[in-house]
Amino acid sequence: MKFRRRGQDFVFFDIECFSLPLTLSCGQTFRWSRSGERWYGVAKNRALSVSQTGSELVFHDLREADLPFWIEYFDLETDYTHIIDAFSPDKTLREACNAFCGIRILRQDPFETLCSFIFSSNNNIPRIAGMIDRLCLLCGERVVEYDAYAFPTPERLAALSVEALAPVRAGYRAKYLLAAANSVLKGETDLEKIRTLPLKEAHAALTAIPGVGPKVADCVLLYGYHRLEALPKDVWVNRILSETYPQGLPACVKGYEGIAQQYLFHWRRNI
DNA sequence: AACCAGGGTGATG
DNA sequence: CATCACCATGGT
Repeated sequence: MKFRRRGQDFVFFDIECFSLPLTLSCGQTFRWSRSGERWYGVAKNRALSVSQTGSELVFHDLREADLPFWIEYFDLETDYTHIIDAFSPDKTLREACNAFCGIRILRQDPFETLCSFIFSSNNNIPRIAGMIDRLCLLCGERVVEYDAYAFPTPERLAALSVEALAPVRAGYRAKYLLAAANSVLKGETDLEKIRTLPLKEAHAALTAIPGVGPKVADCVLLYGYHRLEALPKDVWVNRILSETYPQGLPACVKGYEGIAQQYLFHWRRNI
């Protein structure tokens, strides 16, 4: 990973297997918006403007102290070429990789990911993003020096009632959101401990949260904990599994089922 | 106007 | 355990 400073920007060169638009609009995160070539987003208590042209990825107007945070967030130190090479024995995966290998699995905050995917049930991406925007505006902390709001903490969320959440227009999901926030706040759910648990135990700990079923639990493991072996099974992935992989995914994806899932999901949807 | 959207829950066979 | 209505809301 090579980069250098250019004015107030940090520029990365020769990043393989990375597409900013694919990574930010593939449905793993809901907090980025595009304006021209630039994407604006928030993670934790930080905001960023980022763009990609040709082989250059540019973090704009960035304090150097925040650089490691965003390098980690965008998963720039993981070798995706290596992973994709391993997928190559499978014909379908080769096609899917060819089109969608620019998707990286972001390293997002577990609590934000949990809440975001509680919102995702029987829902579509634009509306999930709208709900999260309104939630952050309603009760998120203002991001210093930016016109942006952080994702609310469990404390701030748990202080609200279903009625108070009405402006978010989350529908029946509002009560699940509050139950999840309370579960974390009361210590019934230990989000840091889940990070260290074996996959099945972590999955069980997540599905114990109201509003969290198997699919949402796998999304939180993959997008919030970077557990690349987690395999969220939505309607599209189930379609591929029954059509192309009735015996399950091939052995070459072992350990990276979540990444294969991303490529196959978008490939199958774009048929 | 009816149907869909990267599901979960609770109640039934 | 498989299936099903229902859950709010917005977009088409």
